[in-house]
Amino acid sequence: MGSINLKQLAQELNLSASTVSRALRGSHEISQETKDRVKALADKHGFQPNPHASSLRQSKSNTIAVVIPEIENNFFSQVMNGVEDVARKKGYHVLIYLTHEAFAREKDILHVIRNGRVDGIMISVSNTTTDMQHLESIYSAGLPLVFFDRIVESIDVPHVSTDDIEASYRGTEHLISKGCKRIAHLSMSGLLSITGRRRDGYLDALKAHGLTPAGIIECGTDDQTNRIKIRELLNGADRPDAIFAAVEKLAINTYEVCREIDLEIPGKLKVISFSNLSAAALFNPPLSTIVQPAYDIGKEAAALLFKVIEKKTRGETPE
Amino acid sequence: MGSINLKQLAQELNLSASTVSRALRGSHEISQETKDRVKALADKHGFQPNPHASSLRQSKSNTIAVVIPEIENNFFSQVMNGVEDVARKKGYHVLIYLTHEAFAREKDILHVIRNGRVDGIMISVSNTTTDMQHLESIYSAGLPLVFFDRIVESIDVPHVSTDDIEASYRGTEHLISKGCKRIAHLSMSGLLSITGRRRDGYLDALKAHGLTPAGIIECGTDDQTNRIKIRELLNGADRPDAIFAAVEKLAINTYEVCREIDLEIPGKLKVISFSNLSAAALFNPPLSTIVQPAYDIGKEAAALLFKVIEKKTRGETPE
DNA sequence: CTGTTAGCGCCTTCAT
DNA sequence: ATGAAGGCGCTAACAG
Repeated sequence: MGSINLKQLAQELNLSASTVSRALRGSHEISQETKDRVKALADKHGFQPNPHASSLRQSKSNTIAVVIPEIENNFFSQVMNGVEDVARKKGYHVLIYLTHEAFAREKDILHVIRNGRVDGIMISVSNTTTDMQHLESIYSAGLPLVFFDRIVESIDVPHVSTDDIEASYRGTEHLISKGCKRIAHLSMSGLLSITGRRRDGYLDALKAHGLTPAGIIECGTDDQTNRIKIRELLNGADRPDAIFAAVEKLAINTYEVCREIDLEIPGKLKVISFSNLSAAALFNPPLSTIVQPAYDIGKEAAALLFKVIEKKTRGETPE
Repeated sequence: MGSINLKQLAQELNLSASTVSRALRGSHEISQETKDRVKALADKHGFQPNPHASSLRQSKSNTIAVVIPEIENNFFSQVMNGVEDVARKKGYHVLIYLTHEAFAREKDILHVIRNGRVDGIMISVSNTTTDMQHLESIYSAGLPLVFFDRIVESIDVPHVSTDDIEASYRGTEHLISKGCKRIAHLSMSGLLSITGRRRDGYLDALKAHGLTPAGIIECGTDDQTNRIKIRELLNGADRPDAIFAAVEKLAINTYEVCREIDLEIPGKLKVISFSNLSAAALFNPPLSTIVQPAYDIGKEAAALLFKVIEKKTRGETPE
């Protein structure tokens, strides 16, 4: 009972399969009466056309892929939320892939979704990605691609990102305005442009106020290691009086270390961070955050992707 | 260049399509030499069989769906993480669908993924779901289904959940052991068994210690409304001295209200909650949490689903 | 407005 | 160990 198909439906109605197919998709060249009859019976059977057959025939999957480093992170989960909303409205399905910041995994994923499984890809690149071949290959295959947040500047595809330099500049200036003089920066490892941009904003702000960096620490995915590095920084001579963290988890690592070594925030150390943690205000003390409009970024990136998909579907000889 | 297919590959090799197909999937009846030749050329072209064609042919999508209320919630994002790990190892793809706790949306989603798009479904039911017809219909269509966390007891499918009664009991007892006498409970709205079970654990603990409920407040999805209800509770006569929140967001709402009405936690009010927020320890004051092993729940539920899928693929006449 | 025919790309008999 | 043929379910092109 689960699976009736178009042909059977057509037989039951004494119609041809094509008429039924057209009727279900609301074609203009089918009489209203027939449409109604068809839809009634289809509903009764809970009929849905087999998606693989129809994708095969149309070379269209009605599916997009979202490739992100991790999902256990408010920024990315809010993005997903935005993407899903837009996709749903478009009648699209969303495949989710997590790279865990691993280049090899990212490559695998992109390889596996190349062949028609999806109509387009949204990606926020892993921070261990150095070689962009896998992305260029998607691009040159003509598969719609959109970057968000962690973009690759060398590849000319649409992208959505916030002005990280500006945001970092302001975040750093906020610390300066509170009287901080020795401001350190905790940055993501890797060569992503976003990492550089956040650092640049920080450096620009320092320079503009005649200050010099009190340390720039490259952190990675492992909390343990990060905490060790942060502890060294905070236990060293000339302890910073402020920290500007490029990503949420580094701010959390900082809080943890401060609790451990009993360093008072914000008395002895002020902390600001990029973060989309809604509960940041409930921290002890409240964490100052640079919040990105993640939900909107997701929506916008998805909308952008659909624009590319639709353009491609309409025109363009891809040869 | 993006899309070469099996037939072209075969031509280029002077082999038949079937041989190539078999070679690529490592069939035993193909000579090693041929396999090597085929794989070499396939790699060179970055060839991947068209998934729609092969899904159509095999009636197998190599895809599962995860249907959850929301993703912006550490519990569910950790679950997703576990699911994705298991799926990836199995070579499966993961479709994500968000219900936003809306019954109509849940129904739509399940309807849309019924017809072969996925080989199985994992779901944590929305709290506005009352009628289970849409789930029963999936079940009786023979589409593998697994519940996790928010299960439906009336439908006999595998599920993964923690012992909510026990956990609630202990959480409540924790408050009692701190000397609390007037403990209120913030619960999710709806008729989900999990809601009842968390309440029951709370009630059991009170009874065991000769206490009576200081209020059971049904909360919903809207933060604003929740805060109003909580404020009323905390401003009323006979203010509770503790709150046991059934879900994370209600604990956060409670903290927000306390900050607003300047009620000191934990001095005047103790709070404990189900929560997977890793930063809960950094709250002011630290939030006592009942943490569920969300990542493992995801892994386990996925493993369970694959078990059902594999069993179905092997045997069973589904008529 | 409706029907007939053909084929999307793959995999699976059934031959050889 | 390999090839030929057919069909999964659908939709698009071409009648009529």
